[in-house]
Amino acid sequence: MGKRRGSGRATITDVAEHAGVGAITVSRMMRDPSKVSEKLRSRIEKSIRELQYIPDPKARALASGRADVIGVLIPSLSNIIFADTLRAIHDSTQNTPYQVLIGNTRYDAEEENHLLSLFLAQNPAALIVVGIDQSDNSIKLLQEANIPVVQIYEIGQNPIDMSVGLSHIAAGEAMVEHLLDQGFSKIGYLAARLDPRMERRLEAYRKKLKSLESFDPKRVILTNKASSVNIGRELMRQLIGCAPDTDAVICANDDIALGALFECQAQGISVPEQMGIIGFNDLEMMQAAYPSLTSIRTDRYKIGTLAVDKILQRLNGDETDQKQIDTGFELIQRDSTSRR
Amino acid sequence: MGKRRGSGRATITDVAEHAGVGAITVSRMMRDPSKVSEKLRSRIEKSIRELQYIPDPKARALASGRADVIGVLIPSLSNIIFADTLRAIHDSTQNTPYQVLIGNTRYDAEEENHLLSLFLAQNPAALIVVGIDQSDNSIKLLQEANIPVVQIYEIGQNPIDMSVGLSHIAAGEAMVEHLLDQGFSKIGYLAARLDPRMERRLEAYRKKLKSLESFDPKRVILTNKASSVNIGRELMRQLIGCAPDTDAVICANDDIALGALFECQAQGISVPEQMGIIGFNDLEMMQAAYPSLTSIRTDRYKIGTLAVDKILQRLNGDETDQKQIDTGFELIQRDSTSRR
DNA sequence: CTGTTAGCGCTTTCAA
DNA sequence: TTGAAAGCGCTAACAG
Repeated sequence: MGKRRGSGRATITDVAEHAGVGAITVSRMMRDPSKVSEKLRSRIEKSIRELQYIPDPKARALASGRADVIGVLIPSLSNIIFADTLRAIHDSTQNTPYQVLIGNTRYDAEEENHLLSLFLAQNPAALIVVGIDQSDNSIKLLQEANIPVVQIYEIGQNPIDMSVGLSHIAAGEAMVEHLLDQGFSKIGYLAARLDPRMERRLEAYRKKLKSLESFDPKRVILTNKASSVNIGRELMRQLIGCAPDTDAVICANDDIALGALFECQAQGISVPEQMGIIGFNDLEMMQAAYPSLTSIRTDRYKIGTLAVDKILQRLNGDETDQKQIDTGFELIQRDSTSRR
Repeated sequence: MGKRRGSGRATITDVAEHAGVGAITVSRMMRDPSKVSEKLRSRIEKSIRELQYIPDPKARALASGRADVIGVLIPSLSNIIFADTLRAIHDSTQNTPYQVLIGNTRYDAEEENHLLSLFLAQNPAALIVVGIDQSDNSIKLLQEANIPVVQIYEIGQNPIDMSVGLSHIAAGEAMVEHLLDQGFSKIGYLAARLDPRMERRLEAYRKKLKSLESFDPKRVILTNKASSVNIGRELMRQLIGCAPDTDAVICANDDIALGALFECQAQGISVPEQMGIIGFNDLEMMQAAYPSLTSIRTDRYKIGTLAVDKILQRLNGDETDQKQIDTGFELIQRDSTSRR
């Protein structure tokens, strides 16, 4: 018969004995002090302090059937965009019992599905996933999990549960409109490996220009390589080679926009006089660049904050009024597109 | 007497019954298939598949006393530097049973200590912490935990257990030497909020220049604000104001270096003719910049990979030969400091 | 190679 | 308001 010793750390039973109460009373006291009489409360508090008791979350989770864990599935760990949101999520869970568990899907639907299964095996309290293009399988898992789920960055037709983000179609249109407003007419598009949100912005650009009969496929430069500032330079170089009369470019993100700017500088092309440039995300560097770079500001921190807010609300039993939040976007006009 | 129903998902007992074996056999089979006979193995595998069984890590952790979790404490979630290493850590644990748990210390020793307690309450298999400046309290916790611990990014005198990183003093010296080699002599320093590693690089710069009697405190521009490209511009502007004869700057990181470059461009100061610029980390954009920016390359991905390697080794029982790994650094010379 | 039994640390259920 | 007993899903220990 197996006698096993614990980790050496104080357990709830140790605290209970030390305080001369039942273990369950200590348990109650940890979760809701108001359920324990004043007298016992202070005694237990003292014991906790003296024994340096820290509850074991996995034992709690096992016993209660729910873990104080919020799972977050993001497509990339080294993309500053997601990092901003992760930071918000961490910040917002700071004074809650919830722990954040991060999964890296690498933009791969199968990996997402796999991680989802693993996460669900831990009975997380809620899940946050990026985008609205989960596989059917993932959607099924998410629905059956019966916990709050937030899709972030993007809003669409049929949210699985809740969603917090923006319309990338509208953002794509806004970029084109801004350039047209500023008098640019031969507008190119630079993009590296596309994610669904980039695809939708690109598609909006295509549609818009086609409707104006000024779409020219020569001006769309794509690559399957991962996005980077260097790739931005490369794409700009190609564009200038293929379609030298292009007078402005929409970039899939700010890294590419910065690379485009550098390439223009290297080739002596003046921005915005000879070439307008607009990026997406409005990273901090866009303002610092010389000339400063126009971009679409997306509030990535807020997206994370709101996602957690919604989750906590639901976890507290408040039925949410609003299942979908449009965080919008703002076009920040700077020198790189200011012609008038 | 409490009758409770589980989460609805299949448990190990379900699988055992379905396969007509004992639960423990299923357990063994999951952890080491070679310990189970061929015959039962295939039967169990079938049951697992049919019931879609996924083991519950918290139950396993509770029963075995050790969680398949590697805790990682980093000072910032939105710093690309740490993101690169996190990615490496995630990648390296990909095909292992280990899960990565991230804690954000916000460069705060107390927060680090707090998170450490929380993490340790979960019996992690190993821990990774940043730097070598943990509080006494944290060091004690780390030592008593009796698990593999890796300090990363920096190597120093008394590693708690293992460490993987580089000497920031040597890096600081290398930066100064490079500039001197290139004929720069009035060398400034730009830095935002300092972390211990930046401090050591700055200190190395001070020492070096003092020994050459060419240290001038006017040329050291510091701020407590968080680092950013915009701050880089601001610092450069200040430096030019205070010490206009400065002919080169060492930047605490690449963001600041990029800002410094933009400020020079805005002021019509030619780089490197009138101003040399060197950054730290060698982010991808440094090569793309125009003119391209010299920087110190630190292999942040490798640091993460090696940290996990070391941990896995130890977890597999191999006693490590090497407790400290110097991942070194490489000065990547580019246009921004190339005078000869 | 396989199974039985006890128990990880906590919470639920039920009773006082 | 408090507690005793049972059990969450799994594995260690021991036995066969």
